[in-house]
Amino acid sequence: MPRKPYTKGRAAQERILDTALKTISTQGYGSTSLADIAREADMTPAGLLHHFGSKENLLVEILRRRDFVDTQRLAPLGTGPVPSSLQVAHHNVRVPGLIHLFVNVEADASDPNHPGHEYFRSRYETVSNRVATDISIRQNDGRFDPSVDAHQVATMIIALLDGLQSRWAVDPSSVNILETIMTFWNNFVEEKLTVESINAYMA
Amino acid sequence: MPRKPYTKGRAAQERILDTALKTISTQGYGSTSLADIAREADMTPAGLLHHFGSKENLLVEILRRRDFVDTQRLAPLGTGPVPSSLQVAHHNVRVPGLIHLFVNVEADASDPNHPGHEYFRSRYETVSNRVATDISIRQNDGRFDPSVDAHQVATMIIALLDGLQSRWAVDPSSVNILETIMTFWNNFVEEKLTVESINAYMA
DNA sequence: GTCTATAGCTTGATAGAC
DNA sequence: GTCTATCAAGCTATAGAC
Repeated sequence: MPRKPYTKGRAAQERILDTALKTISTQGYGSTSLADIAREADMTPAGLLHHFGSKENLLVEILRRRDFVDTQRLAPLGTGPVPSSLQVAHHNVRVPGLIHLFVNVEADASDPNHPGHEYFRSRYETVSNRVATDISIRQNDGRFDPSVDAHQVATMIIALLDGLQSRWAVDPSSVNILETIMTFWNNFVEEKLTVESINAYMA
Repeated sequence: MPRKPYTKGRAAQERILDTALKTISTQGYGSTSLADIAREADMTPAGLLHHFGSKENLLVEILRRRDFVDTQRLAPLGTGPVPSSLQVAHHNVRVPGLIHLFVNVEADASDPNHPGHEYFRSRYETVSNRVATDISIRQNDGRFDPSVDAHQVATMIIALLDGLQSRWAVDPSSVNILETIMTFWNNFVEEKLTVESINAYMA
């Protein structure tokens, strides 16, 4: 069962997604047109649209793929000293343009007609469940304050990360994303994390 | 010292800002063009631009004015059972379209060239200081856990509110903004809040 | 000071050829 | 699968009327 054309198509699309993120990182989100991305990818605007249908959809696909790759990278839930939420935070600030892209597309996706609307809706649910599960396992092992509701805390961590990223996008110097979430997390555990311990673990 | 023309100009601008927010609430943020707002305000697009210079700036002005009015409404810092942050949260969810507008403009304002960039930068600082002061006063009065850093907690509350609003904009049914922040707040105080007590206080 | 009319320019999107 | 050509829509700047 040969699927050469499919594979070729996928490879082309991934190449385009990488190029697009890189272009946005360089030029900034608001200043990057479809034509700019196309030029960087050695194509015409119409060529891009053949693959992704619309610019909005292209941007959503960048985030979707990112999510997929990142999820693969995560340590198994409930293991290790660093929770999944902090692993993600640690990683996001190291990919230029990613947070800007995320914040902007998320805002646009509040429109029910936006191609990313459903994606973000289910993403919140998925991520929330992942963090809550991470916490639950630790609670059962006696490594996390058992008196709190895991889903409540998960909702807070997600919102915290999201809100910190919005602020960071406007003024990176005004807030330390990793440290703030870490401080929050440390309220519930005995094995206190430090920025150094996280960096060492993630290296 | 007569300033009739000035007053007249201000009144016209405030009328336009109200109309704009109402139009965005009805049509949705992404689907509202400058021409739409102008039509609702019985003007031409160029008429609007005479007052506000650009569409982006018009939207920022809506938020700026909202901030001003809301700040007037707040109880003095450190007084009453309900902190300023929860008063704001309580109010925001009751103004249709406001959160959608805020989330979208905030995302756009991450571009340093956006007319709202400086506004959001200083807004984070101002609001953060306000919340931190609110907490500090309560700490001195023995009504708030003295072992935590007021600025750290303030940063968390701001980010929490911001992140919850982003999620709420996409899927209002997936999260309860007021309740989540309240639960967070209750971790630090003896006089526990309930949704009912907040509603009663805000009535 | 307030607003209109007009025109220009950018952008995302489409149709159809190769 | 990619291109050329073209379209429609949106924001903005200018000039000038009231």
